[in-house]
Amino acid sequence: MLDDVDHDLLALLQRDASRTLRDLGDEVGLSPSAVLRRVQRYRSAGLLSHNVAVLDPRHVPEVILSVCLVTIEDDTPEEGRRYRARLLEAPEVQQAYEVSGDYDYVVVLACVGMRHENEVAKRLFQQDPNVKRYTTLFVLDPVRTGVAVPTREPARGRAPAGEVRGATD
Amino acid sequence: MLDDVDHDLLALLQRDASRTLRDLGDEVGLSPSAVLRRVQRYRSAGLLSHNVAVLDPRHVPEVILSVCLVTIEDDTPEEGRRYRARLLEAPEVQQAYEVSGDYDYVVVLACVGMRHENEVAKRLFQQDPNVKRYTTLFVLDPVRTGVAVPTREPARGRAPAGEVRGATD
DNA sequence: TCACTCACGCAATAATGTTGCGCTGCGCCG
DNA sequence: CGGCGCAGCGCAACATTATTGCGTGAGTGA
Repeated sequence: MLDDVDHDLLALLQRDASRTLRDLGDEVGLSPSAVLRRVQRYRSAGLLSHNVAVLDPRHVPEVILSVCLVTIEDDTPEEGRRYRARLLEAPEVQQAYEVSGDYDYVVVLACVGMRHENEVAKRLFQQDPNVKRYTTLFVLDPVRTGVAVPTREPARGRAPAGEVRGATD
Repeated sequence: MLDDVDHDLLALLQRDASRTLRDLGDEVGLSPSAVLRRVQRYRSAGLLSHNVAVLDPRHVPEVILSVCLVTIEDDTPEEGRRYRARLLEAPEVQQAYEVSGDYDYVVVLACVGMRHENEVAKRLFQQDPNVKRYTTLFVLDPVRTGVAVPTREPARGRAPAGEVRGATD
C-alpha cells in the first residue's frame, strides 16, 4: 500500500504541487524519476485526481462565500441522486457534502456579489420542491480554505498503531 | 484590471493547473509566453496563491470528513484572533469560516478514523473554554470538494461577450 | 539456489518553462 | 497633427524540467 515516503510525498504535493521533481526527491530522499513514477502511480490509482490553482478569495473583488445548511423533504435514493446532480451542475457550488445529523446537505457557495448569491440560493434551495428548509451563513472571514486530506493520522507524540518505521538513510 | 482572457485563464487554471502554456494559449488565443506573463502577474498580485494536488477523499482509506458548527461564548476581537490561530494550527482543519447567522464558525475536518476525529474535535471544540456549543455533521458523501472561485458572474442567458461595465449591483 | 518481481538510480531525450528582443496598437501631450 | 512612451504581444534562443529506457540490487517464494 502506501509507505512513509508516499505519505510524505502526498502531503508535500497537497501543499504545493508546482515543486520540481528534483526538489521533491531531495526532500524525501529519492531520485526525480522515482518520484515521478510514484506520482504516476497515485494518478492511475485514482488517489491523486488533478492539480488546481488556488485563488485567494480575499483578492477577488466582490466574491462572497456562504455556507448553506439544507434539510431535504423526501430523502429517497432517487431524489438524492437527482439533487446531487443538480448541485454539481452549478459552478458556484464550491463544496457540497451529504451529511448526517441536524441537516442533510452542507453546501458552500462562492458567488460574485450579493445579487448573484441570492439568485443561486433561490435556484438551488428556495425553488427546489425537495428542499424543506435551509439556512444561509455568510462567510465573514475565510480563515482557511483548502482541500488537503491527511493520508494517515499525524504523529502527535505517539506512533500510530500498526505502523512500522522503515529505515531511511 | 482583469479582461476576458484573464477570467478565462483563471477559470481554466482553477480546473486544471497542470496544462501546458501552449495548451492554455491555444484555448484563449495567446502565445505561451503571453500566458506565462499573465500568470506571473496573477501571482505577484496575490490573486493566484499556489498550486495544489487534489486527492480524491473516496480513495483515501479511513478518511472521515466532518462539518462542525461552532458557537462562541465571548466574541471579542482578541478572543477571535486567538481562536482562529488555534484552528490554523491544526492540520486536520480543511476549511474554517467565520460566519454570521446561527453559528459563529463552520469548520470542516478531515481526519483518519473515528478516534482521530474525536480527539481533534475534543481538542478544538469541547475543551476550548470559549466554545459555547458545537454540532458535528458527519459527511456521508463528499458530493463536491473544490476551491474554485468565480472571478465574475457566469453569463447565464445574458450577453457574455459585450462586457459593458456599468454599475454592478 | 534460482527465477521472478519491483523499485531504484543513472543518463539520454523530449517537452516545457523562461527570457530577451523587436514589433504594434493606443493614449497622451507637445 | 505628429511624436512619445507605455503595455502587451509573438518569435526564437535558451534553461530547466519532465519522461523514458536500461541495468542493478534487494526481497520473495518455489
